[in-house]
Amino acid sequence: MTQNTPRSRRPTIYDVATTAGVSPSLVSLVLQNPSKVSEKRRKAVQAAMSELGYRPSRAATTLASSQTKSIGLVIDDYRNLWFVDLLRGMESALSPHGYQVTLADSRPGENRITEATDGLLGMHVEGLVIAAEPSESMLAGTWIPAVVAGWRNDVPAGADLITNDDAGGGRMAAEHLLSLGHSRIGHLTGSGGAASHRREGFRSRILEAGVEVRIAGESQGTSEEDGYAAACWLLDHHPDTTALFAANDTMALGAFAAAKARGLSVPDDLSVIGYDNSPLAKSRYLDMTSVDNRSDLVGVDVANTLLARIQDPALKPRRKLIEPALIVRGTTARLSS
Amino acid sequence: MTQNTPRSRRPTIYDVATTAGVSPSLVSLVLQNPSKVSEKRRKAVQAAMSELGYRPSRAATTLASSQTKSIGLVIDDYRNLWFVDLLRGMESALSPHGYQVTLADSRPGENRITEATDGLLGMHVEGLVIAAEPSESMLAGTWIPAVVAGWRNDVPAGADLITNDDAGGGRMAAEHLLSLGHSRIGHLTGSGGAASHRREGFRSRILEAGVEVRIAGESQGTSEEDGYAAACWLLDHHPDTTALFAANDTMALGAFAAAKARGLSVPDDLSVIGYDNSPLAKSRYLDMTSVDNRSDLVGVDVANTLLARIQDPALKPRRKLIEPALIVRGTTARLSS
DNA sequence: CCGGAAAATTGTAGCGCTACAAAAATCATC
DNA sequence: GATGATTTTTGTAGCGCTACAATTTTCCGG
Repeated sequence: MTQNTPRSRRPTIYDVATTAGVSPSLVSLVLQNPSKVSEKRRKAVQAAMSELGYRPSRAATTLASSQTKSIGLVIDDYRNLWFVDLLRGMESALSPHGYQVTLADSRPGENRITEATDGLLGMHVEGLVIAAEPSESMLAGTWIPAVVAGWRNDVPAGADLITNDDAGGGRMAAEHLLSLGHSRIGHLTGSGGAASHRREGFRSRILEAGVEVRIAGESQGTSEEDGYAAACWLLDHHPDTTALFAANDTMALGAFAAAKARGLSVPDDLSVIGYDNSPLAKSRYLDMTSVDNRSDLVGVDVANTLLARIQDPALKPRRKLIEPALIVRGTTARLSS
Repeated sequence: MTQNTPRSRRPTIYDVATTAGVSPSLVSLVLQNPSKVSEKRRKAVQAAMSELGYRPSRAATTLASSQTKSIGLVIDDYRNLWFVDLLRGMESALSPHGYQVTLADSRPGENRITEATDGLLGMHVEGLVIAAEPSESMLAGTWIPAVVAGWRNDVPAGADLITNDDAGGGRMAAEHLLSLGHSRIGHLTGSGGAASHRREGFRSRILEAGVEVRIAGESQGTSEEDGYAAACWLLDHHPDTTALFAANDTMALGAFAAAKARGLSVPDDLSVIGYDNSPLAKSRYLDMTSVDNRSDLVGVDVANTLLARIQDPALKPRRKLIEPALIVRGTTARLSS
């Protein structure tokens, strides 16, 4: 591959103007709104641009137009993989509008979220997507379009909230198990915000069906161990249970372990449904029925909402739920006996 | 939370200078090298900055200094989760130096990698980290410090290569199984680059031990199905096999399925070791012995290498392997019989 | 208390681009 | 062909910051 000789200086808009025989302003116009320029000049300018390998300097554009065309994404924690889908969704909606996404993570513990946000604000991002627990002070002293993604306790004033409909997903899971003929259904929950929404959705559908509500782990965490403990409790106190809904896929794994320890086979003796449609659930070996958050759709919606708010910051804050999707796989089955 | 009234105009360096009673140049100096400013003025300037809530404009800084303080990361595919660790490692090494990371993904298929790279080059990133298959033309016409992360077929001229020592990891896996007393060891491999390195490492250690080399799946993929098929072949052709090394955790899952189908229990009848130390392996239910790539360390090294190359672009291209780590869990056991 | 070196501070001139008003070219109409 | 309305093109003046030379202040030894 030929790499051109390291040019001493990148070509600027002036170089393009000179070789195309027009004024710099005209070149700038071509960049922003080609249709306003006569075809003859446009062609000449474009030819000059590709001849010189010209790339507009984002910094200069930003400075001159005071539009950064970039939005910031603040995340809690890289290990929480849902942000990957969120990011993908955001990018797909944002890039057609010429926006770039810049990532900043706020490692929990310290007051890193303000720090992360500060960095983004220094770049003069036009909007902020907060996929982390917002702090009181993070937006102090600025008035920037912001949207919060995911369930959070506090939403800064004026910010939108786009989130997964966890309650709806809980209903879906219950609905699925009921439709398979189950009526002795347990739920493994946890103390988190998302878990409690899933729980309430589940509970409401179960009550509608006039079936006994069996819930375990309400004050525990949502790890695999917690799932195991909750499943053990449920299976021991209600040995007739035929189906289990876990608040996430990891907890479902704990349920598998509990079932195995009791000689119950999944899905013949016990149906198990998870939540998140994580790689765990997708694996052929585990082949787990799960509820998919559609975080990618959240990303798209977050992006569109933010775009709207950037255009009109006075917009009334919006709250929107994204409908999850049930992915039926091999760990749930019609009640046999 | 109080949000200050939306200030009509962000404070600039002039505002700070005025309220601190100094010249703009002095403020700029404080920003870059506080030690060169007398304590009295420094204090005054810093007070003015926080009073006004001043944040330097990155665009202006960039334009004036022609240093963007940002580096670009090109990735193949968001679904390939290893980039998350890479990113985390990079950020931890880069942020102390004031660098920001901007992400661009090149969805495979189309010529998107050039496109993604172009966007980054337009931002005038100071360096590029390529965690994707480099294309011939991607760096055409520029001469930018670049480092390639991960195994690739081609490395652009002048770029460094930092990657996981997959061969070393393969040796490690073999070593582990041998040390447990196994001597009839099978390997589930695939056609990919990483897989072939892991295979060669495995093979060399096995040959050293003077044990029969049993490899399956050389021309297949590396999915769970592929793992299943390869494991079936191996277990059927060499029924005395007591240990299996899978080229990744997903394939190991396939191996579990194959073992289960044959009534073999893991690890009592069959030890299985995976690769990647993915969430799959970490799960308590699966509790899989696996080799961890230490992609976070790759990220740190990538960042440092890039930093060095930015400082001195004439540096001789470097190739470095990062040592993986063996994580022993519950799917490997000492040979019993 | 002065001269000269060192340290601290400041003014000036851009970085590469866009906004916008002004000028030039083109067009339509009488 | 002249007139006014349109469309196209172009100068000019920054955007907010930094580099660097020039200037001012401070510090010392004599």
